[in-house]
Amino acid sequence: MKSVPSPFALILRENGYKATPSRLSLLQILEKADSPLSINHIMKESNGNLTQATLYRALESLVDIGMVRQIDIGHTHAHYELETKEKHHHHIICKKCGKIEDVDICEIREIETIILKQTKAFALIQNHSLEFFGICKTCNKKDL
Amino acid sequence: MKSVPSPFALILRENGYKATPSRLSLLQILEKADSPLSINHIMKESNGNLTQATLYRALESLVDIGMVRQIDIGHTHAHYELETKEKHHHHIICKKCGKIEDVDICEIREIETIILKQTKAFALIQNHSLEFFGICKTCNKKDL
DNA sequence: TATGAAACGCAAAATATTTGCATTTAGAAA
DNA sequence: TTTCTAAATGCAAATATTTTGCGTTTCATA
Repeated sequence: MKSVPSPFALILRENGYKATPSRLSLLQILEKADSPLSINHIMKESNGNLTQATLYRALESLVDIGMVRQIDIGHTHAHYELETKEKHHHHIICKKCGKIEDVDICEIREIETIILKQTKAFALIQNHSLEFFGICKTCNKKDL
Repeated sequence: MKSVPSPFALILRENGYKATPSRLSLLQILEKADSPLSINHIMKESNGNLTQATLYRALESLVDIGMVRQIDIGHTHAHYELETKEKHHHHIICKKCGKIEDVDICEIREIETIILKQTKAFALIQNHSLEFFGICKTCNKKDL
């Protein structure tokens, strides 16, 4: 009896990486999440299926092939999110409570074209980060 | 004989912070730099005028009042840059060699307006991060 | 020029990430 | 299926980054 390979497994192999339980488990965790996750959060979520070192290494490979996006939301540690081409988006983060909301508009691709026309030094743009920092309505009320 | 207070000192006091040698020295270092600096780089540049703890605390206060901008260029440590209203800009970073170039266009303010119209949860946007990652022409040639 | 809150220096703690190495495993090939 | 090997893992230790406690010093106000 043969199990059907997951789409994740296929993509990994296409990119020259093995479809290991660690990577698949990590991808599943990110898939379920509705906001970028920290290392700590992923570790807890994994119920012992992931070692710290393995997690860092798995993230490195997934970021490398663009399946996962590393995001800086202003803490001293990174957050990670599944990168799905259909749902490219950015974030708005509350500076007080940390609340995160997705920002679906992204007109950045057009800007990238302009940048490449202007720059003398760069050959191509592969990706970009764009996060907004502000105050959510709840925190804003508390302040008054 | 009274020395003329630097513009930096005035801004600091206006914002309720003391104009200490540490902060002024840090601001001078950032002022001279032509790209975002790491903690290590600032420490070296300071020739012993700054302690690690003091530097971190000084950066915290300067970021707080918007004189300095913290930037994530994809390493595991932050970089810092002077934030001057006249020259708001972003960056493009080469993933291979780390070269950084300024990106002067920024149409993000318009996007912020749209976001605030769309969001139900956020009251205001204070700032944003936007960095582009790609390959510079030098590195691109090496690859062929 | 005296005073108190803020900032500093030092050294240690806490947090985050990376690495070395022996062992295991995915997946290609036989 | 079994064999084989480069890739991946687990563990534990190293390194890197950031924060903190606390006694001392200093800025800025009166």
